[in-house]
Amino acid sequence: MAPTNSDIWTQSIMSSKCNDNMRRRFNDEQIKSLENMFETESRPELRTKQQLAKRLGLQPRQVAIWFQNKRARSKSKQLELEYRMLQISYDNLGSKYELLKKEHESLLIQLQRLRKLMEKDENEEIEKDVIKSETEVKQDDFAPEFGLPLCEDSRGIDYLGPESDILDMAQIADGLSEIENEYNFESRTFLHDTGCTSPLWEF
DNA sequence: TTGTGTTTTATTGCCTCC
DNA sequence: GGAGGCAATAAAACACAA
Repeated sequence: MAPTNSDIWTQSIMSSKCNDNMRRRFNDEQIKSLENMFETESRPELRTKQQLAKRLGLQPRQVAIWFQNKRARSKSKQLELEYRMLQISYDNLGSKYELLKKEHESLLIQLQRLRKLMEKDENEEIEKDVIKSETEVKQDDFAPEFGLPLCEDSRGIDYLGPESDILDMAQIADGLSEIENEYNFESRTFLHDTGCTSPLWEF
């Protein structure tokens, strides 16, 4: 009658305890063979493990345990690697954010300057209009057929382009502020919320 | 030499699958 | 219910600074 798996297991435990009570590290050749096997198959079948154990002069249980521990070590290293990648990715994102923040600040300053300029021009235009209308009132007294009615909004056409640009800039600035509020880069807590385990990171 | 930290081998207990 | 996997942990072996 052929021995069952549990028979082999028990036998393996008994012999490993009886042969030597001293725990010994595997030699270089054993480690090398086990590593090679692990590269091709991290979860070998029972028969494969038994054959390998026989070849290396180890108990099948020792080989099985070695594979279990190796899988655990491998997983741990992989996690460490993924964590480092994630950290690099986070740092890059932080740098980009800082650049955008500076750009945002300089745009706001630019916007302020342009608004002041606009206010100045508007005041000058109003003064001109007042002077102009006073002059025209006098001219109408002498030659009313040449007088054209002055439209208060006529000057607006000249400012339509630049003004709309400034409005756009203001909207962009407001948008950036919203983003800034939404993603607070002072905190790294969002890292803990990521459930990504993929080893395939793209930068 | 020795204390301490790290790595490796082994055990235990629990879980899932067939 | 047995087999095998995994996580957590123990314990031996090893490395190394003081």
